[in-house]
Amino acid sequence: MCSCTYDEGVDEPNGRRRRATVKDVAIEAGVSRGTVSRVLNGQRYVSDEARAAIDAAIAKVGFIPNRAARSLVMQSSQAIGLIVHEPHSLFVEDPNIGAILLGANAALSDADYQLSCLIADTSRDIDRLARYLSGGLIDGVIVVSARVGDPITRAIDNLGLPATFVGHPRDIGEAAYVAIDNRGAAREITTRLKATGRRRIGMVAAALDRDSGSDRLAGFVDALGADFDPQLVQSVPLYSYSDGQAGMRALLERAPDIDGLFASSDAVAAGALDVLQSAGRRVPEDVGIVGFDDSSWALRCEPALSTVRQPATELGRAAAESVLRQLRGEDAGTGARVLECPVVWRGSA
Amino acid sequence: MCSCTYDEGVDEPNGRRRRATVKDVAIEAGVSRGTVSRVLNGQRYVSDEARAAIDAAIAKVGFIPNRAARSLVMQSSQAIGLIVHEPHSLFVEDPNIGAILLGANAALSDADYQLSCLIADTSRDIDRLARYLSGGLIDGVIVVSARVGDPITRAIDNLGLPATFVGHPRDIGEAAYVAIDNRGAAREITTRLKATGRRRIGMVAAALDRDSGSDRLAGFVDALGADFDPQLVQSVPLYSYSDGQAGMRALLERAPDIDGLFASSDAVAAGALDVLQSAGRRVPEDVGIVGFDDSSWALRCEPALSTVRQPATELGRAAAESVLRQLRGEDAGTGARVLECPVVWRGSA
DNA sequence: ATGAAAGCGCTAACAA
DNA sequence: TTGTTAGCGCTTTCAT
Repeated sequence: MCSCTYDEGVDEPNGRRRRATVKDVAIEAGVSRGTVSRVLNGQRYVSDEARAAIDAAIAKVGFIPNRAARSLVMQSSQAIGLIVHEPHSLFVEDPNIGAILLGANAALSDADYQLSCLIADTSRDIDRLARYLSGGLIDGVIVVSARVGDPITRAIDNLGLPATFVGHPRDIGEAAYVAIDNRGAAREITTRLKATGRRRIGMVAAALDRDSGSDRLAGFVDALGADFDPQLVQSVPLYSYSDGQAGMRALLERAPDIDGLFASSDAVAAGALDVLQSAGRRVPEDVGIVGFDDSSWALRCEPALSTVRQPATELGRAAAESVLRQLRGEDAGTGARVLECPVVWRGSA
Repeated sequence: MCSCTYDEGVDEPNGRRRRATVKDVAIEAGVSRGTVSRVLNGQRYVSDEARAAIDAAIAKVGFIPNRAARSLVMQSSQAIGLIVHEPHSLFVEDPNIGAILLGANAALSDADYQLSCLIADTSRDIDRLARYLSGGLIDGVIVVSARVGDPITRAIDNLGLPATFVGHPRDIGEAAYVAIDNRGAAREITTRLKATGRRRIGMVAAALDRDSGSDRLAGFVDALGADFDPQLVQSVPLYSYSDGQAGMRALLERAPDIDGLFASSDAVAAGALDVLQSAGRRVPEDVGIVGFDDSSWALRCEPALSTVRQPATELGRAAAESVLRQLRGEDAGTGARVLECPVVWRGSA
């Protein structure tokens, strides 16, 4: 039966209604609070009669356990936080975050944990978040898109809260994380782009303040080896469509002879593609272009983008499992897990 | 000072470290727990010396209040839930949800409330969610994208939890909500499309199980009046790109002479547009097409979509303010607020 | 202005 | 198997 069908409350001497407590249930069932608690927690050593009487009483008075009280005494809340630290705009655009959330939720749901997604937007948020996390209402956290030097990281570390990061900022120390091999994947797709015969391959490199961004650049450099020309790299702040446009414009100005492009994300690639086509370049004939994410942007481009598929749902699931393991004490919170991400080749290069 | 810089804990006789409590602070400062509590809550009637000693003690032992304990005694948690009830895929694609989240977070942040985003994906989630909500860890909720007959709605109603809906499912009774005038906006943009001289205007109508979906259809019917032809409406389940494609294909088959289209969302419009162009129709010359949302899809289309701008951030903000008002008892929880949404006209019609 | 003490609703250790 | 009791960490009368 769904808990939402209960009637609520208990009559007070003064005529008002009040939320039922274990005590009300105990009185109604004619047993002690201890016995009620045992039934609630499914423990042994409860007679069938007592159990039946208590179940009936619970339904009758519409008892719903108070989790704050339970958290207080148990020192745990059966809730896991997922912290998203993103500047305004990006949260709306980033196609991966939603999938990570869903993956994490699925895994936690199986373990009967509640996922609570917490967003850190301003510095004020960060401070409040730190207080919130330390309050005992959250047993552990998954941290998405942290930067190096992120105050959230410090706060979590200070609190000693079980945590798993999605991605791998350099300064999380021994903390557990799940990630994709950004560098390897970038290297692979750049190599593949090179193999289509391009001679002047550039990159619009977004989010270099994040491990994902800098690793993708590193992989790009790896792949090009001696052919690498720093003039052909344009850095932009965000993984966004408009930053892709801006980056491509700058690159085109500096190196009109460019014939290949690796963009840090599909959104960036889409922006670059539009600029390229407006400038009269044919894709893939004149310029080959590849992205990263395999998000809905990739399929909407004309031609569709060759890109790298990120297993975002799996990332969320793995992160949740990692936190759960830490909670069960099966894991010191220092594991790393790196997921595969295949290249998917389409028409843009 | 940021609370995350505190050292943590207090030494135990047995050599272990333990989280500091008010009692530790009281002992360290040489006062009683009551006085500490007064300082914590910024109450009057505390001497300057006591206050100074307590502040020092708090810093020294690294005290962080336990919110579970505070919630228990205060019967409130300073946290608001935002419930997203979406099937898998859509959460990832819907451009509005992220903006609503950000808007709500901003408003709650100003009031020093923590936003906790809770996602309901499976029926199991819903049940767990109902238990979670009833636990006293959440003071109120914002409900996004509920459907008619949604079990979440029932659960909230049973719990008597302060709630505000984003959107207006028919069966939320007197509950507070904030919404846009879907019907009016749909009527307006359809009228405008009609004014471009189209004779055979169709609609790909998504999500008719939601108030937003059915209202947009109603507005479309309003605008067409006697010209309305049910043959020109194709219903699809979701506000998605692929459903837009499917809907357009069906429509094209049934009515090859179609020369105008209203799509329930920009994503749907984008799908329809691609199908139309693949079928050799020119837009806007042969077929004029308009969408809804003014999301990033709209600008990426070629030509860019004429559409209706949804004030998603404002919606989130207004919903948060409504819940906050209920919490302060300034509002019985029955208010409605309808936000304007302007038509933005671009090249697709 | 401050301290003492009584709970908030729950669980768990100890008796019986 | 069950009842009793002592807290979990905090706020809040009620005295002083």
